[in-house]
Order: sequence, then structure tokens, then C-alpha cells
Amino acid sequence: MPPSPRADTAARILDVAERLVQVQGFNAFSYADISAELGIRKASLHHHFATKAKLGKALITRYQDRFRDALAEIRRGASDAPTQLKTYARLYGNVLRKQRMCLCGVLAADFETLPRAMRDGVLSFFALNEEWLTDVLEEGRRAKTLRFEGSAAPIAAFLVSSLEGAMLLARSYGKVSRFESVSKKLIGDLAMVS
Amino acid sequence: MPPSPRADTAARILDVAERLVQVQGFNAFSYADISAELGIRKASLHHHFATKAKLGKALITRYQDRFRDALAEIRRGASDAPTQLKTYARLYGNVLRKQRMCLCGVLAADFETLPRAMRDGVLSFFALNEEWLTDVLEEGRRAKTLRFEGSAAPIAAFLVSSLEGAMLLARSYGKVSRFESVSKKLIGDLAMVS
DNA sequence: CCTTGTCTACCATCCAGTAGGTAGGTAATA
DNA sequence: TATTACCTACCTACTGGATGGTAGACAAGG
Repeated sequence: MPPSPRADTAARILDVAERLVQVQGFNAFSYADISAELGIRKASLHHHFATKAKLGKALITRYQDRFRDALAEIRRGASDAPTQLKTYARLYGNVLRKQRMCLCGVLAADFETLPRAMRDGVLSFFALNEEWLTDVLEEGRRAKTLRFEGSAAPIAAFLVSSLEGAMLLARSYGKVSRFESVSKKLIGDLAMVS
Repeated sequence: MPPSPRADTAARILDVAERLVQVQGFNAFSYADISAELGIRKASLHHHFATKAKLGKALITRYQDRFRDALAEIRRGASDAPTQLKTYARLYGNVLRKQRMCLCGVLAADFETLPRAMRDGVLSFFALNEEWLTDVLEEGRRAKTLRFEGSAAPIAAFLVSSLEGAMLLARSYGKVSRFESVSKKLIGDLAMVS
């Protein structure tokens, strides 16, 4: 079905748009930016993604799907909970190392200006992260590799928001080490002293 | 100097602009928005703040000045370090309760699109917070009201970024309780068990 | 008289989105 | 095989409206 000579155009549009949003925010980029970068007319972009809202929603959906896969992969690794948490934090670190902010973190800043479908997508992404972390935390406590008081869910929410905040400030400072320092502390405080 | 019948126009412009930035982000609001809300023509706004960049810088400067005063006030209160931290976190909570994001937190998301002067202002705001927290942390450790390992500065950086992240997500979820939960945990983990 | 604050009127540029058309591929029908 | 119809992907050209910003006039107060 793809008779085009090079990679699927829709995917290339998403690639460029994703980077632009992660670097500049949703309201600061335009179809013209993508058009200039890909050498494709604006009208053609609208052929693939009729409105900016739909493009934005597609961006979130793809991002979340990939993230879900990455999380499942960590779980399949069968390593202990502290190691899974470290690998999880490295997912965020990898984004930051590309000089980008988490897609949904930056969209959270634009939240009040987003169309409904995008808001739902952003919240769904955070929920996915929290649910995954909740599972890892509970498993770690059962295995005595993690230590924390109370239920796991609020700890998971704490971890997600702290990592997002750490990314936000680390990128502004231009120092990935700021993020690493925070993620190290977060996990260190949870890990059982062996 | 202010011959105007009501409060200084420049200040009223800053008030509206501040709220718009905190809610929508720097790139999502316009002079037209302020104009409509204040019933003052766009050209008059430019008379007070020639460019959007200068308006933005003035916004940061005023925000930081007020924050500095509030921090000094907390220090003057002469309460113990954990109480000072709680009062500090309440400053953030008060912003969130107005359905707003921290001005500099939201500007951090727009960081890459900001003019130089504004970037400097944002970083300066974070530095102010971290320096103040570093002082409180060290004092608390000396007084044995706080407990933490290593130097205070990275803990201070951790606190600022975690609180900013907690605000970001709590606002998206529309639940101030999410922020309260995080700030309670942050301070609880530092407070000496008495 | 000059400064300050406001106004009307305007500008060039950018924005998301639309209208309408072309080229080429696919598939059913005759 | 030839015809007809439809499809996808892309194009040029445009629209209405918003954007940040400017020029110049006018009124009031010191």
C-alpha cells in the first residue's frame, strides 16, 4: 500500500512535529515549520492531519504506544525492582539527552490551551506511568528490594511528577546532570539498604 | 507620578499578563487578550511595554521580587526549619489554588522560544529558590530539626524541581491534593523524627 | 511647552485551514 | 484491452483572522 519511494510521509511528519513540540511547545510551532523542514507544502500536511488538534492527538497516541512498549520491555527484563526503576528513569534521561522535554510534560504546561482530546491523552499518559510504577513498587516491597510507607500509588505519582519537574529544570539549565542527580536520589531513597 | 484615576496602568497590565502566562503559557497569549480585558487599546499597551519580550522580562522581575520578599518574610518568622519548608511549599500551593502554574515553571516549558533576557530571569528565579532552600536546609541540619545526607545544594535543587513538577501535574489533573501529597512527602522525608 | 497616556488607523507577517486541480495507481466493467 | 471510476498524495493559490508592532494625533497636567 505505501507506493512512496521513502518512508511513510505521515510518520515523517509526526517525527518532525514531535521534536518541535518537545523543544518549543504545542503553541509555538506551526505547519509552516514542518513544511519547510520536510519540503512538503502545508496543504499536503493537512491532507495527512486535517487539523493541528488531530496532529497533536496522533503525536500523543504514538508517544504513549511507544512508551507502553518500552515499559513492558522493562518488565520482561525480569530484573529486580530497583533496577527496573533505574531503567525507567533512563527512558526520561534519554529524552533529555536529545535536548528535549517529555512530550506530555511540555503539553502539561500548555494544558489549558489544548483541545479536549489532547488533554485526555496527556492525562492518560501520566496514568499509564503511574500504574506501571505502582506495580513495580508493590512488587519491590514484596521482594524486600524496595522500602516505603503507605500505599504505592501516591509514591508512583510522586515519582512521575518529580521526574517531569527534574526534566523541566534540567533542560532549562542545560545540565543533564541535574536530572541524573534527582533520579538517583529518588531511587536511592526507595532502595532497600542491602 | 501616577495621575491616573485608578491603579497604575502598568501594574494592571502586568497583573493580567501574569495570569495569562501562568494559565496559558507565554506563546499562547497576546497583546489583544490584555487589551480586551482591560479595555485599553493595543497601542497603549505598547506604550507601557514596547515589546512582548520586555513585558515578559518585567513579569519575571516583579514575580521574583515578590517571591524574594516572601522568602525573607519566612526567614524573619524565626520558626524552625521544617515549618519554614512547609510555609515555603504553601507559597506554591497558593499559586496552584488560583488554578495557575508557577510563572517561571511555565516559562521553563517555553524556555527554548524565549528571548535571552527572559531565559536569564527564569534561571535566576530558580537560583534564588535553591539558595534560600540551601540556607534553610543547612540551618535545619545544624539545629537537628532536619536530616539529610551530603551537601544541601543538591537537595535544594531536588526540592525546587519536584515542587515544580508536582504543580505541573496537579494542575493538569485539576487536583491540588496531588500537589499537597507530594509536598508533604518531600518535607516529611527531611524532617527529623522527634 | 513638554511629557505622559491614550487613542485611531494602519502595516507586514504569520497563522490554520480551504478550494480546486493534477498525476499516477488500482480496480471493476465492458 | 479499453473505459470508466475512484483513490491517494501532492500541488498552487487563496482566505479570514490574528499577531506583534508602528505612526501620528490629541488631550490633560505640571
